[in-house]
Formats: sequence, structure tokens, C-alpha cells
Amino acid sequence: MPVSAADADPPKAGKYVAGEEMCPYRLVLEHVTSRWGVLVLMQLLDRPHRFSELRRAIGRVSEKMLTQTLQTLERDGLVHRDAKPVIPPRVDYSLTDLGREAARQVRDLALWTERRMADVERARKAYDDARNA
Amino acid sequence: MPVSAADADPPKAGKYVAGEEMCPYRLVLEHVTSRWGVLVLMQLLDRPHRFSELRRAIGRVSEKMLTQTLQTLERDGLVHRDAKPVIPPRVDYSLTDLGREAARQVRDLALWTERRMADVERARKAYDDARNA
DNA sequence: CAGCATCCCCGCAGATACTG
DNA sequence: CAGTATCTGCGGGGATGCTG
Repeated sequence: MPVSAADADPPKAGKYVAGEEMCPYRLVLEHVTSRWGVLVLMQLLDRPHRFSELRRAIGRVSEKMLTQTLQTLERDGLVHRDAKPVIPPRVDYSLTDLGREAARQVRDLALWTERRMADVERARKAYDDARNA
Repeated sequence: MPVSAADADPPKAGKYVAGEEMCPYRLVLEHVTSRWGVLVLMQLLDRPHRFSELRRAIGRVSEKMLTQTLQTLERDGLVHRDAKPVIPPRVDYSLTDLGREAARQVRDLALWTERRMADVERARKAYDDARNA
């Protein structure tokens, strides 16, 4: 029974478990381009925000997801968390230098998307019309 | 019973149903920054690819998700699909001008992330160490 | 106010089988 | 080869209640 290198497991799709088996930078990319990551970064690019300010500014984000997003970005060194030991608690979030670089690129991409939106909608209409014909 | 404007539904988090109730451009942003969207765009930035070439080049992507990603990007006018009426079928995918613009930004963001990976990992270590202390 | 713990739902994505 | 169709699971994320 011949055993060749081709017998090695071919790369199957496999279940995607967050952060498993992929180039590490892809993971950071997912953090900054994630649904809430994008909004948090862009909001903080404007100015530092308190937790509840972010919540209101972004709108429609649950506490849980905002917390989770902020923790991820903080761990990646993109967001700085400043918890003041006062009562009631006050926590300010701001961008680090690294975070500002990321945020600017994300913002540029978002702005590009916004600018090109008309082209996209034209393309969609053409696509849909071609299907319904 | 007083009825003020404040009685209007405050923006709750609400279930996220793809593309519902969000600025339309955010949706395109999600398409191009999606897990497979990023990889497809970057791969096509190099050169046009056939379906199976993309599948192999990206690796670990299921047929279904690749098809779905390509259809979404095609509908948005970012990817051009060229199906040759031959047997066996041959379909080539390439970037439109619009898609190339998007792809370049996505690639730049990916490259930035790659370059800054060392900083991110340092930050993560610091964060984790501070927790375990 | 900021955040954690818990529960639970449903939609994304992988597996599989089939077609032009 | 390049897809479609159908089933299934499991984990992302919302809701709710509680704490420092």
C-alpha cells in the first residue's frame, strides 16, 4: 500500500472557531472590521468617549457587545481604557497611537464605500433586473 | 396622560437581521470586510481566477461560502463574472474598476495589520499579564 | 454608571447529495 | 467544473437580572 505525501489531509473547509487556524493578523483584521469594531473606532477617532456615550452615539448596540468589542480592541492595544476610581464609576475610552492608525484606515474605507454607494446601487439594480428578466 | 416625543421607541439593540435598519453603505462595508470577501478581493487583485483556482488559493473555504461571497460581490458591482458557454463549464472572476478600488483599500488595511502585528502581540501579552497578576 | 453572569434563540456556515 | 438544494449544529449576540 503506497503512502504518498498526497495522503496528507487536504485542506477541508472545517468549522470556523474564532481565531483558530488562521494567520494571526487576519484575526486583528476581523476585530477592526467587525460590525461594532468599525463603529467604535470611527467614533473614538472623533474624540474620547465614556462607555455610555459610546453606547448612545452608536445606538442599537447591546451593552454586552460594546463591552466585548472594547475589551478586544483594548487587548489588541488599539483602545486605551481609563477607569477613574470614583463613585459613580467613570470610564473613558480613547484610541492609542496604534488604534488611531487603524481607525483612519477603517474610516477611509467607510468613506470610500459611502462615496461609491451610488455605483453599487446601480450595479445591484442591473444585477437584479437581469435576474428577473 | 401626557404624551411627549420622549415616548417614542428609544433605539434598542434589536436583533440584527442582515442589512436591516442600517445605513446602506455599512452593508457594503460588511461585504468587503467579511471573512471570505477580504480573501477573495485580495486574491483577485493579483489576477483573475477561475472558481476552482480561487477555492484552492484561499483554501479552507467551502464551495457554498465561496459561491455566496462571489455572488454578493458581483451584485455589488465589485466582481465581474465571465461564464464561458463551454463543456466543461469555465467561469472566470475578475475585479471591476470599482472592485479594484475596494480591494486596494482592503489590502492596505491587511498589510498594515500585518506590519503592526508585533505591536499587537506585545499589547496582548501586557494585557494578559496584567490580568493574571 | 459600568460591567458580569446567565439564558436562549435563530441564522451563518459546513456537510452532503444532486444537476447542467 | 461550477454550481444548486437541503439539512443541521453551534455559537454570535440580544434580553434580562444582579453587583461594586
